[in-house]
This record gives sequence, C-alpha cells and structure tokens, in this order.
Amino acid sequence: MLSPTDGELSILRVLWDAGPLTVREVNDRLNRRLRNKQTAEAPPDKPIGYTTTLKLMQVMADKGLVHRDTSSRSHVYTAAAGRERTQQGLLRRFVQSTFGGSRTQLVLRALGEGDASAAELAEIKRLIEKLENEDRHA
Amino acid sequence: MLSPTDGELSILRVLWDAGPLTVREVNDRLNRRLRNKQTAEAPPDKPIGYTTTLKLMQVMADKGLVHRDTSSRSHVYTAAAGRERTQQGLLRRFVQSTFGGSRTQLVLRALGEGDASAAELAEIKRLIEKLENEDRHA
DNA sequence: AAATATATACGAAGCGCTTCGTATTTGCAA
DNA sequence: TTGCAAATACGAAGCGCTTCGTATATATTT
Repeated sequence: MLSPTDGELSILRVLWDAGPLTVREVNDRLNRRLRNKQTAEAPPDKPIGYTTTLKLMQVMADKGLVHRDTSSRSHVYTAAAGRERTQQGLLRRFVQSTFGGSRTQLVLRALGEGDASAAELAEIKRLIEKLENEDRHA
Repeated sequence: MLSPTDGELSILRVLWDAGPLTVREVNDRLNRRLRNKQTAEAPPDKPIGYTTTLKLMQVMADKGLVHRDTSSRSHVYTAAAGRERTQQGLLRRFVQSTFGGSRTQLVLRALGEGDASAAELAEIKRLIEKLENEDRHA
C-alpha cells in the first residue's frame, strides 16, 4: 500500500473528480481554476508545465497509483485506488506521526477549531450514535 | 508559522514530554524505547546517530522551532511552540491537502475506521454538544 | 510531401530532509 | 600538563519529490 505524495494527490483528485483522463486533460484541469465543491484547491501561482504533469503521471503508473491505457496515442489514465481508501491510508500515517496514533485526539483537535456548522456537527453526532449502537450490540 | 517535518516532530515530542533537554538527552530518549502513553512511537530499527540529532536540532533552532540556552557547554533546548498549537498547524495543512479543507470529512473518515472506544466516543459527543450550545448562544 | 503540432520518453538539475564524517573546542582526569 | 571524553560546528552526500529541457515518434494540416 503506497501513499501518494502531495503532487500525486493533486493529480488523483482530478482523476477522481473527472474520470479517466489524458495527461493533457489533467494538466489543463490542474492549471484551470475550477474549484469543484469537494476539492477546494487553490490554483497554482505558476502554471504547471505539461511535461511536469506527464512525468509525474508516469511515475505514478510505475508506482501503481494509476493505471494507463496505452491503446491510443494519448494514453488514458485512471486512479488505481479510490478516494476513500487513499484518504484512509493518509489519515493513518498522519494520525501516527502527529497524534501518536490516537484518532480521538485528532478528532478532538479538529472539532476544537470551531468552524464546523451546526449541520456538520449533527452529522458527526449521528455517526457517533450509530457507532455506539454497534458497540452495544457487538 | 513554520511546520515541523517528521524528524523534527519526533524531537518536539520528546521535548514536550520531558521538558528542556540537551541534545544528548534527546538522542538517548529517541533511541531508548520508552513509549510514553501519549507518545506511542515505535523505536527506530537503527539507532539515530548523535550528530544527526544535533544537526537536526541546530536546524530547528535556526528555523525557530526550538529555543536554546547556550550558557553552559551542553546547550539546553526547549520547544518554541506548544503541542496543541503545533498539532493545529499540521492538522490545517493535512485537512487542506487530503480533504480539500473539510474538517468534517476528516472527522467522519477518522471515526469511520471503528477503533474508537465507547469512552472516546462519549468524550467526542460531549465536545460536540458543548459546541452546539455555544453555537446556539452565539 | 513537407511543415507543423502534439504525444511520450528520458535524463538531469534543484530543493528540502536526513544522515553522517570530520574538525574543533571544551572540560575532566591521570 | 598531557591525554581522553564529550560537546558543538560544519560540509557534504544520499534520497525522494518536483520540475524542466530535449529528443523522438506520431498525427494533422497545408
């Protein structure tokens, strides 16, 4: 299980959002400032060169982070792992390095910042109650 | 506001746990396998060289991550920023890069893993209810 | 067909993080 | 005081990530 780097992650985001894409399409989307709801990413100060994206995606193919279809001249790439699975992996690492492995500490810190809306808090609460129920019946 | 790297973070953890320390003391603690409750860190496979720790801490002093008292021959280091503040900074970065800035997504993902104890869930729930009350009165 | 545009492949430089070797200084002991 | 132990300072190598220049192949247009 290999975790993507920051640069790789930005490419994966594009692939997750916009399905199978060519290098050109990915590069365009990285440079164009289209902030999809979930994906809130700041547009780069300096445009990313085409060959930069190409090289990165080639590396990702080597690492197995993406699959590529080379049947046509413009190769078509797809993310190898889903968004959830990837986020879980990154989260695991992060919790380990920054919170000594305690997910609860992380959550408390994340909620403590105080920018969660009432609806979000309600959603989290709902999840907790669901988990508590599962616990009780386990 | 500068965020520590992984290596720097492991040193900060030691300083947070054990107050002002010399390089020697930090290096010893990094190599000795003393897993403090909060700090659950795996002991390194290969011992960390003394000068490695020294250099890293010198860099940290340059960056302002630690303060050092050079009045005695063995310099004494203290963490410049507190644990909470540092974790907040790292969390902010991580949420941005991995969850597109949505703390709620992060929390949902963190809780979804399903290894939180009943007591932990209760603690989180308590915090949420406290936040909801603050919201209501804001 | 020739010229132009667009694709991939590849090597290498730049940068930050980490690690270590080595020189130098300082304190302590024989 | 002479020698040994332990500390700091410093330079540089190694590695991974990112970026880019350039070579080469393949379409497309004129």
